[in-house]
Parts: sequence; C-alpha cells; structure tokens
Amino acid sequence: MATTDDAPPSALRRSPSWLTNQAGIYAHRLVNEAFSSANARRYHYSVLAALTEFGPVSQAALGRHCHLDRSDIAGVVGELADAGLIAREPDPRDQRRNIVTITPAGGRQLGRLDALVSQVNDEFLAPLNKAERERLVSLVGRVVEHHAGLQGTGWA
Amino acid sequence: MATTDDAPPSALRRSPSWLTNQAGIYAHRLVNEAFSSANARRYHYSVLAALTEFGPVSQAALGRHCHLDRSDIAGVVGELADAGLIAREPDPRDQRRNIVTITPAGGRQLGRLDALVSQVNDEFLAPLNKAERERLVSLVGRVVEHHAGLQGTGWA
DNA sequence: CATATCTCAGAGAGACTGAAATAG
DNA sequence: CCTATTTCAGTCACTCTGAGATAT
Repeated sequence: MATTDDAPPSALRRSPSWLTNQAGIYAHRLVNEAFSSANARRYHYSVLAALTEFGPVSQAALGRHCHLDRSDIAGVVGELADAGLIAREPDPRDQRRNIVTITPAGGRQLGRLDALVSQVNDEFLAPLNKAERERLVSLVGRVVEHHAGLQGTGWA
Repeated sequence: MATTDDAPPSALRRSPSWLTNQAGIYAHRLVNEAFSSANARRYHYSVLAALTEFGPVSQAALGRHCHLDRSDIAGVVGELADAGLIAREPDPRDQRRNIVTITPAGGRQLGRLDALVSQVNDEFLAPLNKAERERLVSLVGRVVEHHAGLQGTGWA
C-alpha cells in the first residue's frame, strides 16, 4: 500500500556522511548513464582530464592526481591505450616508469565527456541556484581537500 | 620523486559530482573503520535507526525509508536477526509481509552506533565550522531529497 | 638495503537486476 | 490478471590489499 511518507529516519537525514553518500550515489548513477553512451567509465574521464591539464606523466603521478589506486590506474591505462586514447611509453630517464600521453582521439573523447559531465552536474544540482551550487562546491571541496591532505602531499 | 603538487585537475576539482563522490569515499572509510569495531556495517545502522524511529514495519517499507534495495534488505535483516538485534515475524494482516521489530539488544547496539556516527561526522567535517556544517547538510540534503523524490514517493 | 613503480590476482562491500514463490 | 512482498542467485563497478618483478 505504502501511502506513508517514506522519509528517511532523522538520524540519517541529518547525518552528513549519510547524505554525502546518498548524493554520491545519485551523482554516480547520472554519470554512469551519461558515460555508457560514450563507452566510458568515470576513471577514464579523470585520467584524460589529468593528462590534458598536466601533460605526459607517469602512472603513479596520475594516481596521485586523480586519487586512484596504483592497481586501478594500471587497468584504466590499459583500457585507454587499447582504445587508442592514450599512448604509454617507458620513461628513458627512469626505467621503472611509464610515461602516459593523451592522443588526438583521446582529446576528442575528453571533449565529449566534458560536455556530458557538464550536463550531469547541472542535473545533479538541479534544485540549487547558482550561488548555492558554488557554496556546495566550496564546502565539499574543503572537506575533500582536508582528507586528501591527511594522506598525501596535499593540494591547494 | 613526486615533489609536485599532486593536485587534482581543475576539471575534477570543480565538478560537483566528482567532489561529492570523493567526499563520499572519505565518509565511507571513516564509517567502516568505526563500525568494524562494533561488528556492524552501514546498512545495519540505517535499518536499526529506521526501526527505532518508525516502529515495527515491513521489509519493503524499511527499504523505502532507507533507500535500500529489496534484495539487500533481505540480507541485512537476516544478519541482524541472526545477531538477535531484530525480530522478524509474518504480518497476520498481510501474509506476504515480514514485520520487523527492534529488540532491546538492537536498541543498545543502535546507541553504540549512534555515538560512533557522531564521532565520524565530526571527523568528516573537521575543516568546517558549525554554521558551515549546517549549510552543507542543508544543501546536500536538498540534492538528496530532490533525487529521491524523482523515483519514489518523496520525503519532506 | 630501502624505496618507488608497474602489474596482476583477488577480496569485500556496495548498488543493482531478474526471476521465482507466495499472497493480496 | 495484475500487483506487492520476500528471497535467492548473480552481475558489475568500485575501492583497496598483497605480492612479485624491476629499477633507482
């Protein structure tokens, strides 16, 4: 029947961690739906965006920039290389490293994904006006920055 | 060497969906660490909190309240019942349903988890002051409410 | 010897789907 | 006949750990 409210208990509705997780789930869903039409996953976008902003870097550096685990980077880089979106070459100056470079096709794919991400973020924050969206990005950004700093080199 | 900044690319740093996902990961980690000491998982907390706030309800209603899938509810209810934290009985008025009730032991466990959640949220939002925390809860709450409303009965 | 990088193998929870059995 | 509930089997991406091989 379920004529009831179906509201979450206030213990959850007021918990920042629960709310953030829930919001993350919705963001996740929207991104996955949008990216599936471009045969991409979230990690792909992170890597392509980092390569475009920072230029060719090692896989380890990619992982630090994107908050991705070393083992996941290996997988994603393999997939992107198979698709011709990036090139992976050994670093002549440090034989342990792979230097990853984005290809023209990768750049075009990033352009497509950028547009999708923009649409998704708009849909994700639909109930908020411009000022509220900026406030949310600022607040959540500070939280992320804080926790990223506790375990890495810190950014910003 | 990695003397570099290791900042995320601005495409990510400015993306609400990426930021929310990252924040969710940190929240997730903190909750898991805290709950592992109490032999609990996040779903357990949601269910115990809902039962305490709403009283005995069916599993389907629990799922709607907590944003949990029907099949996951079945699993969690089974685990909680095995641990003696809830009781599960067929509804005499509707034989399809299980009416789930929290036990005294379940209430005590909820008390423990409430304290852990409170600590976790404090740590999670460490870089924000009181007013900023309330603003974040309000903004993210509205986002969650919006997306929950698009696919269910809506709350609030 | 200690540290850093890449790779693979896999664990484990989380979110979700499909289908069957039962009851309204 | 159609819908709702519970349950099971299983998928899939995601996060993360451990270990090995190699290089600095």
